[in-house]
Amino acid sequence: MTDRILVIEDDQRLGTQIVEHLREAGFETLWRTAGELILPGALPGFSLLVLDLMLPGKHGLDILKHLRTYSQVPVLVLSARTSSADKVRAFKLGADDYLTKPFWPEELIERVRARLRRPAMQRGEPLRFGGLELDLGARLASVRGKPVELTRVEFDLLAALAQRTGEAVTRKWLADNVLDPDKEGTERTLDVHVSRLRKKLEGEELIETVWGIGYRLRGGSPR
Amino acid sequence: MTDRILVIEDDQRLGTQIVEHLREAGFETLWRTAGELILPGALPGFSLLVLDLMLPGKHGLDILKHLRTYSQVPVLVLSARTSSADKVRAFKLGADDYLTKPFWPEELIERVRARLRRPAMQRGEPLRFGGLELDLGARLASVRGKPVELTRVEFDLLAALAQRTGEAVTRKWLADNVLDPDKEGTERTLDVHVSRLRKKLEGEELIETVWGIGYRLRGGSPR
DNA sequence: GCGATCGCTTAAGGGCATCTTAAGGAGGGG
DNA sequence: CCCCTCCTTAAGATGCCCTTAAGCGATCGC
Repeated sequence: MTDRILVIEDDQRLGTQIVEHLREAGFETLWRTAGELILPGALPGFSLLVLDLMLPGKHGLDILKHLRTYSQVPVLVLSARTSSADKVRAFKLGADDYLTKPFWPEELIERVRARLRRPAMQRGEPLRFGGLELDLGARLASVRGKPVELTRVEFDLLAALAQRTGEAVTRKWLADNVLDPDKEGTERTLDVHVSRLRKKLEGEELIETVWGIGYRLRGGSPR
Repeated sequence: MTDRILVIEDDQRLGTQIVEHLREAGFETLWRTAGELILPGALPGFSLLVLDLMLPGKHGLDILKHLRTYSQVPVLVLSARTSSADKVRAFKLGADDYLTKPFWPEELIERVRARLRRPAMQRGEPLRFGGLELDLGARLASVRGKPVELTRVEFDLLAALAQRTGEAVTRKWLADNVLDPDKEGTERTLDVHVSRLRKKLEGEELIETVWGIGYRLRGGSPR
């Protein structure tokens, strides 16, 4: 199972660069530009967080501090501040590593790898949506505590929606990314999988139809 | 339980300083000036190794490389070399962190702390999964107390799954990491090993098939 | 309200991933 | 040089589940 990494970086250029390198290195990467997007419900599923503290100063550290009240996810801090005091402050707030800008992408990758090499923390926390629990690493799902057997496509489909909670995902995107992209007539196939998925998640009306667009997963709840 | 830290540093001034700060921070510290002193028998008992690569160049990296053949102890590397290539090389050889000289002792302390915050790793204790007991160090396995003879590949395969308990591990990853990575048609080979492994672990249905993905070891002691 | 479009459900068929068994061959120890 | 262990390869059997098709139901534009 590939590790999922969340990158919080408001600089477009740097963000693009980081994400590109991480993907090249084989990591599944999600890039957000605002620290506010680190919500309790959004973090589960990620193995590591790359957090740029930005320049405004305290802002980034506040995010980190708050984050540590509800999550133990490993955090690699990026910052332009090179002073010892700044680093110490970040570490004391729970940072796992601290990299000063500018840096070489190769070093970032290796530091991420070094952090993930340790098996104990490798697994992201399971995602939760109402009565649904989704463990991306184990590829296991359960509804209200009861395990639910999902096929490969069913799981991938659910995971794809789960990673873009509240967002309407187009049929085309799902067909291209979850199903075999080579196939043509995958439109109807998708219906079938969604149908079966809904039946298996009986009782939980999580997958909403967005008419003429695709589907949307009802928002996750912060455990 | 205070953590014990081994420091390899040949510079007297710097060594004194490091040890002083570590002790001040509450760590039990042992200081050696020669890397040769990192013997397989000496390492157990230490939670972390601070390793100065010194200037002579390759010497320190060789120590690290050799070390990794028999120990998984976390290693924080100190070095005067600041280039990206040097850092990447160290990480690839298994370093967990890399600090360039000169540095502030506070940062070293915090990096050591950040590293030790994470759950203590396997300290030689055997892993347990249901009736299976797996000693990675001794390469011994037993089922319900009875020793089971595993071949090299079988043990590595089981160990690979065990170190990622509960996680769905892809066939490709297993083929690349457990079997000879150069080979091409290793897909079928994997089946055979899994099959034999299951037979030897008779009674314990530990290795689950994740259809279309790979395999998963049923969780015994998760995270 | 009506037709057209889009989505849902059920059922059936077959492709293909996986399992098992058997035999070939490489490497190490005696 | 022979034997033994064990990794690999091959081939056939098994059955999972992806896809396709077809009819019904829902929704939208007018």
